[in-house]
Amino acid sequence: MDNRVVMHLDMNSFFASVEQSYNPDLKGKPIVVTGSQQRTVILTASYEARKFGVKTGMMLHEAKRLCPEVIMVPADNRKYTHTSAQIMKMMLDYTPLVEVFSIDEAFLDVTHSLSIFTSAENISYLLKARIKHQFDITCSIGIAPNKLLAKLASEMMKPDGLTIITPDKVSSTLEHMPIKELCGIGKKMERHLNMMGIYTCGDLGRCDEGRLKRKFGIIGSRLKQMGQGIDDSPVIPAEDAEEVKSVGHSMTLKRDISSRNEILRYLLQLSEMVGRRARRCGVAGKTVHLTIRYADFSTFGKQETLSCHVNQSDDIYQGAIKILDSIELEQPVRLLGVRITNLCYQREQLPLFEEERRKAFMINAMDTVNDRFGDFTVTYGSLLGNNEEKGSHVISPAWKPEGIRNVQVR
DNA sequence: TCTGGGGTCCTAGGACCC
DNA sequence: TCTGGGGTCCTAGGACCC
Repeated sequence: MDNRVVMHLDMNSFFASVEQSYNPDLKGKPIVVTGSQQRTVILTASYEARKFGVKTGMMLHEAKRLCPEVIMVPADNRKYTHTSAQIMKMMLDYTPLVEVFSIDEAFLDVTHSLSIFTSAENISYLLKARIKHQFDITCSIGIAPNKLLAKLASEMMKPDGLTIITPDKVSSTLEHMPIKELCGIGKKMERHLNMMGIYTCGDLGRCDEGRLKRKFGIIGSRLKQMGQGIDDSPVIPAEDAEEVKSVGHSMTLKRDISSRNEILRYLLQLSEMVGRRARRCGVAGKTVHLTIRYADFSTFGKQETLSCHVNQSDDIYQGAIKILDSIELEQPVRLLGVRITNLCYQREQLPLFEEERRKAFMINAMDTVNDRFGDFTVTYGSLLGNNEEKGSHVISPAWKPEGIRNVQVR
């Protein structure tokens, strides 16, 4: 398995780079891309802004303090999805095995492309040049025998890097590498491992497997392998990707609210967003989840499993109401989220009864309009007062170009 | 001007059934 | 007056990724 040659490509400060490429006035300047709402954080900072210490996740005033001349640009989903899709497509020129990992990251298994393109290094230069030429965006590329190491490698030089970890360099590269650099080891895991005296990948790879298993259970042996740079997971192209397991939306409200009626309006809107996406993808969920974040940022969720699968907005909404009514709100609400899970993939079928058929037809027509002209062009009457929220949800940096990937209608 | 949004996977306990 | 045991579904919450 480790005779593979895997590449990981990571677009450098993607959102900011796209904005700079669309608007030359922004080139070479410290810019940050933010959400369109007032209560937002920095989604991406250009490298010019990063020099001042401005980072993703930071609040706007903090960025202003660090870099007074910083330019704020509200996020524009369409630009990023459009650009991303084109770049991902470009990668298919070098191998059919392209796994879209997020809007700005992808894995490529180029093992069987080397006879045509000589080397992975060569493919990297070709891709870098094309992306730079066509979009004026730089990327960092890692080349290694597997995904874990390729991802690690691409992080090692930014921006515009190219890092190659050949099989004979794996152990020397990992020896002093902090464990947190491994994809899958976050803050908490790092802390636990540190308490066991494990700081580097070298430490982790040498650790007694039994000890890791006793502490972490089933993932203990996986951790040891990660420390050794072992990873057999294949690069999975979109057409082989697993079916999506949940569909949800959440939003931080413009201000904290307590009124049940106001909450209901947001829940209807969220249910409509979830339902529409689910219907478009031909999925329906049996379980509805409601997420609530209070003013003090404490967050909890409650779920309810229904007697059948639903994807009509009103059914999702009713589920959310039922959950809401089982909760005693303790504080004003800051964020609301609605999600469906327990999904099944539906084949389109005509409802049996005339009444149902009419309803289905109307919903279908509504979806068509919304798909073409954007969210909430046509929607329920009670949402009309919510216009300030129209189209306000910000795309996540982890967005996948196909939206829900690989929906197979059976 | 306090702190975004969309996901996956794992654990642990309880209900319920055979 | 009895305390097994496996399997599945459900709920809640946490860690992690982008």
